[in-house]
Amino acid sequence: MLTFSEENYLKTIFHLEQIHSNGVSTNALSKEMETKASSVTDMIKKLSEKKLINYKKYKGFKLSQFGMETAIAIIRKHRLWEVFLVEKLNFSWDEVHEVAEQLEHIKSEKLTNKLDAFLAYPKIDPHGDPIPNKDGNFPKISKMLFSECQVGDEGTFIGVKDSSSIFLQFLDKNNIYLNAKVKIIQKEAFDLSLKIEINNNTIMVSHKTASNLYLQS
Amino acid sequence: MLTFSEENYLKTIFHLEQIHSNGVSTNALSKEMETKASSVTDMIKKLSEKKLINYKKYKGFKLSQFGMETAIAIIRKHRLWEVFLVEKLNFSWDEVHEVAEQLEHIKSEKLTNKLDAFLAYPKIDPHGDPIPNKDGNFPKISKMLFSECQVGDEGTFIGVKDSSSIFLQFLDKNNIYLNAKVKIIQKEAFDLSLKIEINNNTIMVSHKTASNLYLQS
DNA sequence: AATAAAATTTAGTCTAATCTAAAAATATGT
DNA sequence: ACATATTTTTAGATTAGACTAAATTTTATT
Ligand SMILES: [Mn+2]
Ligand SMILES: [Mn+2]
Ligand SMILES: [Mn+2]
Ligand SMILES: [Mn+2]
Repeated sequence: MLTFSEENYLKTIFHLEQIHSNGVSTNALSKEMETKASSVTDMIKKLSEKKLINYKKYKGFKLSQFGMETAIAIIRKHRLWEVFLVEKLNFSWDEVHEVAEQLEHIKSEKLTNKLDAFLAYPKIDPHGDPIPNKDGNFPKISKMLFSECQVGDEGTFIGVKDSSSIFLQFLDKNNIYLNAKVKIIQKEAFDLSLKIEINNNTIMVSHKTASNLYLQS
Repeated sequence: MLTFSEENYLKTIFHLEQIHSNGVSTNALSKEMETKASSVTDMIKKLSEKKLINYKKYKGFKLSQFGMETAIAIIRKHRLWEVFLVEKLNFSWDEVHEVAEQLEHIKSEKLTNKLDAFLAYPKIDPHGDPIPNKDGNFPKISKMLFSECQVGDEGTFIGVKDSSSIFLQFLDKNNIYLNAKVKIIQKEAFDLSLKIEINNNTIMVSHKTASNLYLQS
């Protein structure tokens, strides 16, 4: 049985592997977990002991098949609970992440699968992230950050990179909603800000904002 | 912020105070928590430090007002989650306690209150126990163990004392359901077993069983 | 009231998860 | 290539929650 801490490390390693596909470093993980590198080394040894990761001293680490499955199971729970909170309990999308951080650690496969059924097997969470099914499979959604788009690109706003409350509330305030139709109108060379057309409104978004919004074309 | 362990102690102290209304002893708590007395002493000191209980060395302890409110809030969550699992996710009444033991520790008042609303403010949990409202109030249900009844007593089976899976499954198997109409037909002096009429069936129940079933007359 | 028994507390150990400071290994720049 | 910087690991400390064994306090019995 894994501890909450072990589960949180696994989840974070999983996310880091999406970016650093050739293995994760101690420092990268310590930064993401907001702990000291020495604490990471300790935990890494435990996870390695438990066959959840493959680790060679000084050489970084990667999730094992078992570690991968475990991480995905936690992410599945996190996202299903987020859907529950929004769809059934009327939470707003900026309030759910924190609570889901707790709920993701509840240990009952039966609960997870019954919750999945109760929610009618949702495919994406309130922030546009895909929800793994019972077997751990989920589609890789092809998407692109607004900041990486070219002028003239168009498509649908399908997800956020940053799920923090402050960012999501900022989007609400500016009427930037999931599934809105978007077109990149103009890009300022000076500050990389974008002029976009979203739901027939033309607005400016900063580079920082644009690099946290995903477009699907 | 309380740890899971502190919360579990508080809850257990609360339950013990229902029986030992003049204060709880270290040994009684250690027995109930399935820990050693010395571990209880350690925890008691922490809870006392945090003003959750009133404690005098060697003299036992009692929940403070604050400790009482905290304990009731945890019990509220436990029972609400049990209702959710049975009513919404189709768990059976013998499967929910274990999962609720985990869910009761989720920290979000908003979640608790929204869950309460979603469930339409239930008054009792799947085992017949009352659910405290947002302010911590709940009715003291007048009830009596079958084993304490006299021949001729009648009423409704409204709750169980033991919520263990094994006991609840045993009740299911013998068609003993919550809210059944019950009449005590006969009591054997030899082994204190009872002959009862329940839903127009006449069955025998052992003293052990009878001392885990509550009747409301 | 003295002694024996039971209950409770204290002292010291262990594990998990964190930290700081120091040492060791690896990577980088000229 | 070698000195320096960076990264990673090790060593030692701390806190929470458990344990065992021993000491202390309270309760019960003669
Ligand atoms: Mn989230
Ligand atoms: Mn988490
Ligand atoms: Mn229960
Ligand atoms: Mn619990």
